[in-house]
Amino acid sequence: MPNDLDSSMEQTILLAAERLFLEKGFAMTSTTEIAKEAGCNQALIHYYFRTKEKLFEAIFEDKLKIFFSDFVQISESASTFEDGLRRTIEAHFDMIRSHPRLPFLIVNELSTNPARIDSLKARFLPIVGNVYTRVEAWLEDEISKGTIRPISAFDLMITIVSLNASLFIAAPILRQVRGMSDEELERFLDWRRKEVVIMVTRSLRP
Amino acid sequence: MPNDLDSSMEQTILLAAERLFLEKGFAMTSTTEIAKEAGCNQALIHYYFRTKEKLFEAIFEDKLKIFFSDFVQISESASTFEDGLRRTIEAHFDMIRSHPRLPFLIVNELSTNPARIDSLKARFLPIVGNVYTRVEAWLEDEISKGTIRPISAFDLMITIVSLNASLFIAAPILRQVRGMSDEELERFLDWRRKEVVIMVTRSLRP
DNA sequence: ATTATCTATAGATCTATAGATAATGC
DNA sequence: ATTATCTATAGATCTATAGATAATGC
Repeated sequence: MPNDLDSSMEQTILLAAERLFLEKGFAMTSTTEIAKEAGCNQALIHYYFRTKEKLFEAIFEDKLKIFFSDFVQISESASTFEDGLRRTIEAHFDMIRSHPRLPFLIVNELSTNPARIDSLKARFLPIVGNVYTRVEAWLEDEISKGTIRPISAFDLMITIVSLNASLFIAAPILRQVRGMSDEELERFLDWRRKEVVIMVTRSLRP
Repeated sequence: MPNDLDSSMEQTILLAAERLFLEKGFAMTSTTEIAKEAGCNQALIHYYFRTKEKLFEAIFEDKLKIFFSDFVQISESASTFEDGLRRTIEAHFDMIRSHPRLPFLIVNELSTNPARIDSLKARFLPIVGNVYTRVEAWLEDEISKGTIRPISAFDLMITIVSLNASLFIAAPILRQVRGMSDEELERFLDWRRKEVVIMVTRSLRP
């Protein structure tokens, strides 16, 4: 079969693999399944990516890049601290919302395969470190002005990521337990988006 | 080999399986590996538990029971609301701390195998529902007294579980990224235990 | 006799590779 | 000619079962 315009088979395989890895994780997804999803035979996957591991890494790194790069967009252009905080939390929330299975994938793969952490550390620490120091400076400034209580950048970031990420990790479970429809789930997510902002903002008041 | 006093082979298999399932999840653990860990041959696992799935379920349900039963111990005996809230959060935190891989296991297995959610729903909804209504009554009382701002029991519980659980899910990653020693990690957990209480308490002020 | 444990193996994957065939770009 | 795709299969698991042997409780 010829190259289908811009969507080559290689790309189709990547997309199929992405969908399946995000849904079920690395171990539970077979190359046979990916091939079926992509509409080719199983050997072709190895032709393009050599091993299942390499295919996974290509996707995983790409997704992690998205995860972190979006996080960098902190609104330092904000008028007040609370406005900047709100926009930071909302930007992070929205980023996860557009990749709702990403937190699950990250947690799952870094937990079951700790060896991956080290290889990613080198690549991503500079990016995360940059965000970190910017948040730190931002907070120190506000703390010295007395706008907020003393808190470390590390604590604040852990709190925001925890609240946002675990919501999406738990969403499918909550949805099924409470018998929500798709729209009800969306409304619930909208609600939590506001609630997290309120909570974090209040928790920082002096 | 005879029954080793009270520690039968069946029990040894359960413990070995528990350790491995918690460490690597269902899919990444083989019965061969469990047998090696337990010090028996692989067939014996099926003699006792018939299938890998049934072995897993035995452990999973047991662990979930621990997770929820410990959560019920809410300190309604507390003098003030803030004291009760603090003790509730700390009890939940300590419960996870004594089973640090449990959040990962729950998230991992309910995410990769959504069919399990339904079977567990029936069994655990009564327990969770009970906690829920008690928290609800407790909050309503305080809200009407004006001690705290209006908030739903659902939101508060999601917040507490999110902050506590995701800390332990992320702990191995944070540890490795920041190059913490065991003691440093413990001190960090102690710190977060206090920080979560502070944050949630402040976020509820009227 | 019954129960626990072992050896051996069937049958079902699953990953990866070798080698054949079809399509594409000169 | 080169690149993409396919068929076929090796080799390594892995789960589950059958059937033999050892231990235990009467």
